[in-house]
Amino acid sequence: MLTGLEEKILQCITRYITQNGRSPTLNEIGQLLEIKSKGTIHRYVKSLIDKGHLQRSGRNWRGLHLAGKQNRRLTILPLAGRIAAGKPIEAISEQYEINFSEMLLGPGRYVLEVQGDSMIDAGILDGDLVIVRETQSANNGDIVVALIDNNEATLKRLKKKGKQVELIPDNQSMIPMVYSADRINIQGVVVGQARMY
Amino acid sequence: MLTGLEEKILQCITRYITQNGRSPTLNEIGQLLEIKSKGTIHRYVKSLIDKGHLQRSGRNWRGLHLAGKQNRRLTILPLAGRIAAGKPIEAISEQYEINFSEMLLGPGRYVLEVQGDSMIDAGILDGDLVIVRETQSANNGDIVVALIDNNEATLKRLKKKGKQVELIPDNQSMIPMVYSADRINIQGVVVGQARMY
DNA sequence: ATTGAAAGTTCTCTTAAAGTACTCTATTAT
DNA sequence: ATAATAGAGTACTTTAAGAGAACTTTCAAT
Repeated sequence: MLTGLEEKILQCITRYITQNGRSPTLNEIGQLLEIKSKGTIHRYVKSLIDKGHLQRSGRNWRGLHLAGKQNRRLTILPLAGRIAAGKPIEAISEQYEINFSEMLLGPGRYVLEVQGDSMIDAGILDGDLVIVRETQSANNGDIVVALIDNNEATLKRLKKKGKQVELIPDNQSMIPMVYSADRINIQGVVVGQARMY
Repeated sequence: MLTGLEEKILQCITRYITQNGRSPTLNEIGQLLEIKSKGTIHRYVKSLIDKGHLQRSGRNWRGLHLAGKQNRRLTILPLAGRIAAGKPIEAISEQYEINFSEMLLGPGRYVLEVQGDSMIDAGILDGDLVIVRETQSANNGDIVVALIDNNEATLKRLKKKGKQVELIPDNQSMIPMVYSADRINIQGVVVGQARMY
């Protein structure tokens, strides 16, 4: 059972880590909570460690991390809720979080900037970034980076048809292209898409 | 656990290698980070090697390269080039990188899951995630999280018109809604959008 | 092969900041 | 009254970071 201050400090640290990617110093915690004495902070940080909510890695500065449940990684952001784009509904304040590292980390990930509109119906616009996982194999329906005749790369939705391969643009005004399977090399599949404003 | 300088040096080396295709010298790192003593640089490069983030091939000059430990804060991915979604063009192999932490980190960031299709023309689909930066002020044209009458939240494009505020859906089949400015509270602006497959 | 400049390595010295361990005090609930 | 909670503050230890000197190794021009 945590006391009021312990609770506040733990929340403060959690928040700091998710926002800044590293743990705060005692003084920084003190500033955020408007407590002047780092001795006081230390006492409660220590009791949080004793109670198993925090861990300190060695004697490093900023070496605190959350223990137990989930040690959140840096690519985690709070998921505040769902928001209607259709008609207005309330933005819930759920306590969930969303982990971007699944998308971003992992072997053979790289990013491509998309040019053109051929995937516009899939919500991939000109200038968007797609995160690609390198692989030779892909399934029907995947959005893939395909190499045609070993010299042209394109981003399309994949459909295998026996010895033929269909590359389908997600754009009503464009038509699918069909190639014999040996002309197409899959370079990777799209595992994510991102856009920055 | 990396210290601040270790982190900076590792980032610096990563960036240098992706841009120049070879590793920097200690002095070059020092110049980039404005540190005068190569002894200091060396100390931290060595500790990065000890911690497994870097490797040195033999005793060659510029012999550093990145090693394993992909589970470190890797919000940076290589930008492999541009790919045409329209008509096939070659995927360039530029050496560049894209930093997601700009979008993901920073004060007051949170994520909303989008429901509905009202922003579909902006490439924000049902189920997509939007990264929101908390703020009360927004500019015309920004996509904002707006609170209507303090009880309904919605995601729309903003247009201020004197004492009125127009919330514009990016969907041809929907019409803008106009409110008096005092009924609308801006909660944040969309700084990014992401989708995972 | 020699040689000098650039790169890397190993030290020591210094300072600022962070963490730790206390003591003393005030408030509050049982 | 007593114990738990919360805060200020002081003294001390440890770590991070930087400067720089002295040395060895690598590389390329001669």
